[in-house]
Amino acid sequence: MPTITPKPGQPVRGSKTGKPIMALFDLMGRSWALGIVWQLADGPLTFRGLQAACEGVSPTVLNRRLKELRESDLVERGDDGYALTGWGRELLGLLKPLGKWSGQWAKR
Amino acid sequence: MPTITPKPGQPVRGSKTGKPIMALFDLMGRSWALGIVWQLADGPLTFRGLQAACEGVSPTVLNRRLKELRESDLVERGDDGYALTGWGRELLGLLKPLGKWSGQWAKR
DNA sequence: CAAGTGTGCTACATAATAGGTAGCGATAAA
DNA sequence: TTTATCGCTACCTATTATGTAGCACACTTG
Repeated sequence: MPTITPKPGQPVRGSKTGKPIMALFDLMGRSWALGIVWQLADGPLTFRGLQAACEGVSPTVLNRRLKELRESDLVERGDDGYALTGWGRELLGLLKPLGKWSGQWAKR
Repeated sequence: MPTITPKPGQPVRGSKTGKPIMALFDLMGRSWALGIVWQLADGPLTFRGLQAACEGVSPTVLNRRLKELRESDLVERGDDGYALTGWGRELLGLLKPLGKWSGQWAKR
């Protein structure tokens, strides 16, 4: 199971250029990656708590995503479970406007 | 090939709640979806032009993504090829800060 | 007209990823 | 000792992505 975590500066699943934005898109363009970051907005969650928050995503996938997100320094594991790192919170800040916008878009 | 385009208000691949943000994350959390929107930033591209811009993504995938993005009113087809719609440009505007941020993140 | 070129795709086969279920080993409380 | 929760791992199946080939159409070019 060679699950590769996309890293800026080297080729990855979709991108051979290694451009940071492409590595980011590759990393976040996987099932539940965006959702996990989103669900951690209000503070740390345990593995099973996060699983519940993500509508019962399978532990297999959840664990894969968490591994990738940890290798990418977006998520870390603390005493209270999984939490966003500084980088993760920055990213979340950039994603938040999407929440509002998606509400408008949904009404189209 | 029952490829389902996630729509707000109804359950989709990852999300059973139908929350707009989850439908959006599902739609954009597929390979090359983010990249396609990104590459259309500077104007319309032909199918093959877009394929080249996305580092040779297979026509199979490109066509699936375009179909989904068109059904979601983010991309449309005009005389000059594929282009972002008004919604698409709005979304791109929200994504743009990620470009700058990813550069910083890459240096970590 | 014929031949070549570019375009938007579709078909098909294979590889990679996601999803679902069962359950293990550890920890802690009753 | 039982019971319960937690963080996972194993295993299998279903879905999605990737890669290559090539068709049908339109448009030049000679």
